[in-house]
Amino acid sequence: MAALSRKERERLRRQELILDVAEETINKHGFDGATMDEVAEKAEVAKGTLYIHFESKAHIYLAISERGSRKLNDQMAKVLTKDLSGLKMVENLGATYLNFIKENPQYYHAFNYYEGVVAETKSDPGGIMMKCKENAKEAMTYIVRALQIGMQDGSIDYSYDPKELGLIIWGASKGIINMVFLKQNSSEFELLNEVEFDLESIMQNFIHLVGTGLIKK
Amino acid sequence: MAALSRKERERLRRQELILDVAEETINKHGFDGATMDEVAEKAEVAKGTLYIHFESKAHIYLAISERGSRKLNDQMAKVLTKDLSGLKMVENLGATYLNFIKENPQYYHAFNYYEGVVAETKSDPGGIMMKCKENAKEAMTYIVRALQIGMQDGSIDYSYDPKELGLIIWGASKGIINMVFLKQNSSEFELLNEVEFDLESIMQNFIHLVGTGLIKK
DNA sequence: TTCAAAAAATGACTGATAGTCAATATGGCG
DNA sequence: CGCCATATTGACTATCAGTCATTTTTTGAA
Repeated sequence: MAALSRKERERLRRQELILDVAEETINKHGFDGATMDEVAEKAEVAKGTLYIHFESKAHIYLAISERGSRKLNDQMAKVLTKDLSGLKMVENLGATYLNFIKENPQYYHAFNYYEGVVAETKSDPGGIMMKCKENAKEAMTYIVRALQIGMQDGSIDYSYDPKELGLIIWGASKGIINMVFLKQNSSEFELLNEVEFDLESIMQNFIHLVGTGLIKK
Repeated sequence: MAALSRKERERLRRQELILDVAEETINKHGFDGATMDEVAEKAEVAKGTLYIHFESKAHIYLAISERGSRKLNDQMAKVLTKDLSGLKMVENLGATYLNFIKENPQYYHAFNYYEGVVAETKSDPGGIMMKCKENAKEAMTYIVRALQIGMQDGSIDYSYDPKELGLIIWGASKGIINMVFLKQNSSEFELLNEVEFDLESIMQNFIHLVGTGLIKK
């Protein structure tokens, strides 16, 4: 890949700076509560400069989602290089996602924002929506590959279609994690108020459930 | 329950009318694209009247979410009265949810909106947030009750904690459905572009998966 | 080194829209 | 019938995303 000119590097550096500041501001105030005036002030640029580098406020948030999904994918890729059974790989990928959003709740929210707007977005200046889609696709590819490895090494039932199973496992994991996040981040939102749930143990039970099944033995 | 005065009935009727119009407008344009000016015009009231009946635009959307979750709960309650095994009840509840959001995509979006704001909402004028929470709790109660029935009639493994299992089943179902909705409603968002997924068959596979397990027999 | 063109940056300004409020209209009760 | 409470109105305000004419900076050729 040809080296970028100094000017191009400067431009990208400026964009990363703006994203850093925007990420902090949105993490602190929420997307609606964060203003472009505040982002500009903290980035020490004029507000018009934000629009030189990004199409819109929404575009900035999608760029944040993209960088989060890229970081997540990097961590998921590492799991695939480990010497593990397919089943263990799938478990590890789930744990990787869980740890990632625990450590980076700002990306969790940005992912949700992306999912909320992706269906209704018609145009895609700068291709940021396309990059987000590619990152989502790549994450799914890691899941499917781990399932295929498991089907080959005998740790996973190969009567399932790996792609469909991948969608089920990935979707189910995200749904459960989302539900527990709702519970934890809403002091009054006690779905089942007698028992304190730990997400780790819930995911363990989910893994156990899909591993061995629900029907009584 | 004491009969409401005619004035009180009139007030509630006016509120339902506004919600009907707001629901249509938001369904057509999305939450951000729908304006209070348009809602007022279509409801044939002045804009100030909307704020007599509702705290804010967000409050209206939460009221829409509440009415959707109330309708869903009514349908879920009916499942619990059927003469079915616990396992079949759980399957039926899942199918009920799936059919409900297929027929009422506007409520699907309203539920997502509610989930997105519930964690950061501090005050709750009119108690609409509380009502939404109660409805969510009630839905969970139906799931847990069906699981308990299944554990009693032998159709479900009783080594699981029914409340935790309820969270897993409900969260997983919503996550999978969400993922398939993303796929279907985004013409370019082809997660796995070779295979066309049908949500019905995916849910069937999910049910089969949690029923019999993933580990190779 | 200078100059012209391109690129980047600026921040006052515009437009859109949620939400407000003083004035008016309507309803209910004594 | 009159007074008070309640409901309604729609012009107006406040906020904030996004724009744009102008200025500054950077780049490259002569």
